[in-house]
Parts: sequence; structure tokens; C-alpha cells
Amino acid sequence: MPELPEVETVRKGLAKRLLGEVIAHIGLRREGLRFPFPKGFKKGLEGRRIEQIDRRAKYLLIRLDNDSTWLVHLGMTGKFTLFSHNDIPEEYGKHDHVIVTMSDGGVAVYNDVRRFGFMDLIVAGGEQNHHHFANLGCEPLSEDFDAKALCKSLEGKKSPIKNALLDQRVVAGLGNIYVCEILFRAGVSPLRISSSIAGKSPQVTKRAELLVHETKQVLIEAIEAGGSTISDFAAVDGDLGYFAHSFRVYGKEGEACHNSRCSGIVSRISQGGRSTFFCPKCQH
DNA sequence: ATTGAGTCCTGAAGGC
DNA sequence: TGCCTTCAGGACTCAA
Repeated sequence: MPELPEVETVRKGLAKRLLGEVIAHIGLRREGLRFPFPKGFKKGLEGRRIEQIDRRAKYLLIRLDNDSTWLVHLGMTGKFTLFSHNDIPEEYGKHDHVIVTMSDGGVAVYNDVRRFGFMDLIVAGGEQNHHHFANLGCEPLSEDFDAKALCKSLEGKKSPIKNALLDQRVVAGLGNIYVCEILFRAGVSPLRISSSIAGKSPQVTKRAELLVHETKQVLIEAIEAGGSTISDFAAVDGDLGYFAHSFRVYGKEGEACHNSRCSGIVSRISQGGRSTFFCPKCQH
């Protein structure tokens, strides 16, 4: 499911309902997700008040009142569904793995069909050195992410730009869908070698600036749309996002290029084991 | 040091 | 009502 905009949507949805609430009970319906739940996970969460909910890349950071942080990654199919106290389901499905009961009687259910998601509990001050964060690149929507920074991380890279943008060390939070959309909007071929974007000539700089600009633009639009939906993404409050309707190349194999002045046909190739959709005619 | 391939897991969709 | 293959929004681990 979730790339940065979807995680941001979930963050907002959770914050709206859970901020200031106390976690009364954690029900773990299996030993772990992608990784086992850490030792003391349940005990560490129960009784804690949720003070703040942040996002870093595709990670949710749920700040607790003892300065520890509940880390959640949604993987491909992770989602939260919220129920108020008079609306709690009578039974849970087989992929409802974590049941969070709040002290107001409300329940947050974490469901994850493929179980690629994971959770951790980070003690106070442990975030900087946490292995999931140590090598993360900059936030694409922050001021740190500009053409200069992008060029620096692409310097000397021989991999295609598509693969580089998916690399969380280059820039953190982009996934397969948005990278396809960004490259299309920027008119940059997914096959272009990364280092060719990192040079000093005006033409090269222009490409980097365009990539940065379109990255921010696409993410902002998607966040505004409330996150996108492919097949199984439901925003935390049950609302579906609509950005999927705005895809210009993703999933559009065989269709005419969205660019009205281009007569190209969207094609689909495989890069690093992932599908890439692009217009071979107007992306260079 | 980088890069690509294989891996985890389940379910949906399409071909026959 | 089948069976088989392919594919899916992520990212870790390993080998070259």
C-alpha cells in the first residue's frame, strides 16, 4: 500500500483520534509481523499516553509519554482501522494482528495481509541510531531536498535513476508508483543513468531541478487527495484517497501518453524486479 | 562500495 | 465448482 502520502494520511487520521488517549491494552494475535515483536513490546505500550504522532519517510512514529516511541511501518498491506467504543467488531479477521484498546473504549485494529509491515518500540533517545533510520536520506518535502542535494547523492551512481529514486538512502519515502509519476512529469527516462543527472552543465542542472520540483509537487497533490488507493488501501478513518485517479503513467500500459503533444504509448518494463511505466517518446 | 537477485507473505486476476 | 502462473504500493539480506 503505502508510500509517503498514504503514510502521512494515516498519520493524520491516527492523530485526530488518538492524540492524548491512553493505551489500555495491546492484543497481539501472533508473535510478530515481518519481524517478531520486540521483548517487552506489549508491556511497554500499555498504560502510555499518546502525545504526538510523527512521520519519517514511510515510518509512523507514535510518541509516548515516557519519551519512548512506537515505531510502525505498514509494509505493503498494513492498515489501521479505528472503532469507537460503541462500534467495536464482535470478532476479528485472520489478518487483524494487533488490537489496540484505548482507555476511552475505542479500538485501533492493525491489519496486514502480507505481513511485510513491522513494529518496534524505541526507548528514549534511541531513534538517531536506530537501524531503520541510520541510513535514511532526506525528507523529500523538506528544504534539505533540493537539486544540489539530489545531485550529490546521484554522483557516480551507475544505476538507473528509477532505482536510485526508490533507494531510501537517496531520498526517503518514495515508492514505485510515485517514482514513475515523478519521472513522467519531469520528462526523465527511468532508464537514464543516475550520474548523468549529477553533472554541472545547465541542461543537467535543469533535470535535477525538475525532478526535485515534480517530486514535491506529486507528493503534495497526493497528500491533499488524502493518499491514493490501489486495491486495499483504506485511510485510517475509512475514507479512500482519490489520487489514483490522477496517475498519468502508473498502470497505464498501452494507453496514449497523457502529454497531449506527444503521440507516444505508455510502456511497461521491469527494473530491479519492479514494474516501471513510462512514455519512451517524451521521457529522455 | 554498489548493485542485482532472492526472500518474506497472502490474495487477486487472468489464461486455460 | 478448478488449477496454474503472474503480479502487487516495501525493504532486508546476501553474493558478486
